[in-house]
Amino acid sequence: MPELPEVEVLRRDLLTRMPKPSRIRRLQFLSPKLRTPLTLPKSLLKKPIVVTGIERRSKFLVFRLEEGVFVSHLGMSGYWRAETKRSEIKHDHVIIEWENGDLWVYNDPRRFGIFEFHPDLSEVKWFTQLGPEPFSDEFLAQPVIDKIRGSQRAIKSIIMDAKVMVGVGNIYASEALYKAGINPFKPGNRVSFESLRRLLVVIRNTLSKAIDGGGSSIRDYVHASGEKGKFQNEHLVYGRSGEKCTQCDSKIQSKKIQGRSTFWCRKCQR
DNA sequence: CTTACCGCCTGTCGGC
DNA sequence: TGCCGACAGGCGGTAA
Repeated sequence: MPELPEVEVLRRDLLTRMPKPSRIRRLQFLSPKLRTPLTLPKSLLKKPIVVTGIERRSKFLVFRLEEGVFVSHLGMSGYWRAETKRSEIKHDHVIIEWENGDLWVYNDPRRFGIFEFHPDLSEVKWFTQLGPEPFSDEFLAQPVIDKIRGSQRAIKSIIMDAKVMVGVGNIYASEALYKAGINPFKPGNRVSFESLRRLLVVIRNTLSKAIDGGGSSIRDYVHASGEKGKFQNEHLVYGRSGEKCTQCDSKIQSKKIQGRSTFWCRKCQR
């Protein structure tokens, strides 16, 4: 469900809600597994778990602990809910019970999400092959451009490939390509250097604006308060097939690229 | 090596 | 009304 902006908005939201002191009294797993098994080492059960921070890598949330980390992912349909009194909702899977009684509940109907403990970040296999973060300096550097220009795949598939860059999912890929004026089907090796340069800046700006707008709530995504994001109202092409392009008279097209719905304007994107 | 497709899951929606 | 297929913010494994 969520792409980088939605995870980042959630991360900031959770950080402001984290009780001080940040000690977990009890951690409950209500299902045997999400995408991967929900298990904890016995050593973790003996004393309160102390959370020292919440970070984001790619579309993953990283809960820093005094000893180790929790690595969490929302998959397609996951959300975190902050509450003071337990409300049982179908598909609740993980409950973090803080020492002050606050509850953080992870709910995920499709169970594509992840909640794992790792003694050390370095051994998290999800992170080993990731490309640069859109807000890092490396994002605009030559290696990213070389990777894109060295591929014959559709440019949309390339920017959604976490080995090339992280954070861009199906919504923001269409949005950024539209704003950059690049046809999503165009092979990476046929996009000009100048266009690519512009595209990278557009991706960064699009993600940044989406964070400012509280992310995009298409169906499932909500903040920890249950509140929806607002950025779906700013979508120029995603979910708008048949509607008029904002810059010309033609209608927004929709077609699949690698099984994912793709939206574009055939006049404005070449 | 690169690339497209499949599977993992549940819920919802549109067509018949 | 109900049934059935298509589809949904992700991601890795696999097979060609």
